[in-house]
Amino acid sequence: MRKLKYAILGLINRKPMTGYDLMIEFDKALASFWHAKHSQIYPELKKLTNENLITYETVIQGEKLEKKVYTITEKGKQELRKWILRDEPLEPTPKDVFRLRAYFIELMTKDEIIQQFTAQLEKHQKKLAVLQSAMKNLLETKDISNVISEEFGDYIVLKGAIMREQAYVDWLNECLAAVRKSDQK
Amino acid sequence: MRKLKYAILGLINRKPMTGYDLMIEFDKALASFWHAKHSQIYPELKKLTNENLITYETVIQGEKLEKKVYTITEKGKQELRKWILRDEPLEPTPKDVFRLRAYFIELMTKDEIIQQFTAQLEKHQKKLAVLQSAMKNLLETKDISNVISEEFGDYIVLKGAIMREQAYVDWLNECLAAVRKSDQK
DNA sequence: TACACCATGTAAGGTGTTACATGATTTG
DNA sequence: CAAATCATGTAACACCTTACATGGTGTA
Repeated sequence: MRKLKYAILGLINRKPMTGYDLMIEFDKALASFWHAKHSQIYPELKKLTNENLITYETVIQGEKLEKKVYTITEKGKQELRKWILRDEPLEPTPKDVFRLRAYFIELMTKDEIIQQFTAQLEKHQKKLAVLQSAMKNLLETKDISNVISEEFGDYIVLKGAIMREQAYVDWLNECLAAVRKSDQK
Repeated sequence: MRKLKYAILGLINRKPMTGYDLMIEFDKALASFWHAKHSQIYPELKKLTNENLITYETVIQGEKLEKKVYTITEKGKQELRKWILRDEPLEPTPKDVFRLRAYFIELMTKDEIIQQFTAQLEKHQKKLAVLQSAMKNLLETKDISNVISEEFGDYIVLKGAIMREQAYVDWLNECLAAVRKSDQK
């Protein structure tokens, strides 16, 4: 519950940042397992401030543009640490619209099936390529020898994302092979 | 948008059923890629009825227990077929709380990391075993030689679920190996 | 006869998306 | 000087979960 709360606390714990910075982190570093729009982030920051888990300092950018740089409090650190050690039951499997379509395969002709799966395969291959190049970049620029480090956290989630995408691509390829092999028109 | 609508239409298209039957299907056959509670199903059935995509017939079970058996209409079939052929952009990657925790690995000690990942591994191994036994059962009882069939749909989504779980298990094992190998206390 | 399961619904509240709204700064 | 980006917020709505609420059927 209130998972966005911990995603934000964890990021601000790494280093102080603004709501806008958080938005960018969600789109970049966390994109392979989390996302949040600014319309959700700003109200949550207000909430966390009221709960004394974070505080902010107003900084002037340029002439008059105000931005709020948030920092985690001691109380926030304690809650974050408590959360990270919780052992919760497995979440329900995530929803997947393509798998839902695939399940109702009987509604398509063979040609339509091949077309649908091929289109999906291309999208996932592109995504996989992006992740692989991000990994190449990470390995070239960061030191992941220390397990208890932000860099190692970055590394394992990226590794996990690549393995997940690879499994998706493998699955689509297997489906396509099975469909193509069949004799039906 | 309104994905539950199509999940329900697809299931009722396979064969007429009640809201309760749908609930069971979501928990069993669709569990590896979709889920919905009865509190969401019943209002959606009402909505679909108002839109003339499904109709129902009241059937008496036993002495007086009434149940509503829903059937898809021609209009419903047309909408379902239109949906299945749509080519939509890839959905954002699903959220994953464990990956979020893993990302913030710097908040744990080495022992805590091993404990967290081992607990998660056990859960996913159990899930994988359940899926594998479901596959064994499916292959023994159903004919999947026809690609354009409900049975083949059942087969491919189960195959996909197994591959996804296997990838998760592999990832957790790799993380554990990397952590154990490290010299830090 | 108690318990598990069958069967259907509503209400309140939390989570998340899209759209509305505004304005400053930086870069080409 | 235009466009992209930085920066922050609210409103309406859709989606989903938890809890409330009720009653019948089958079986051990």
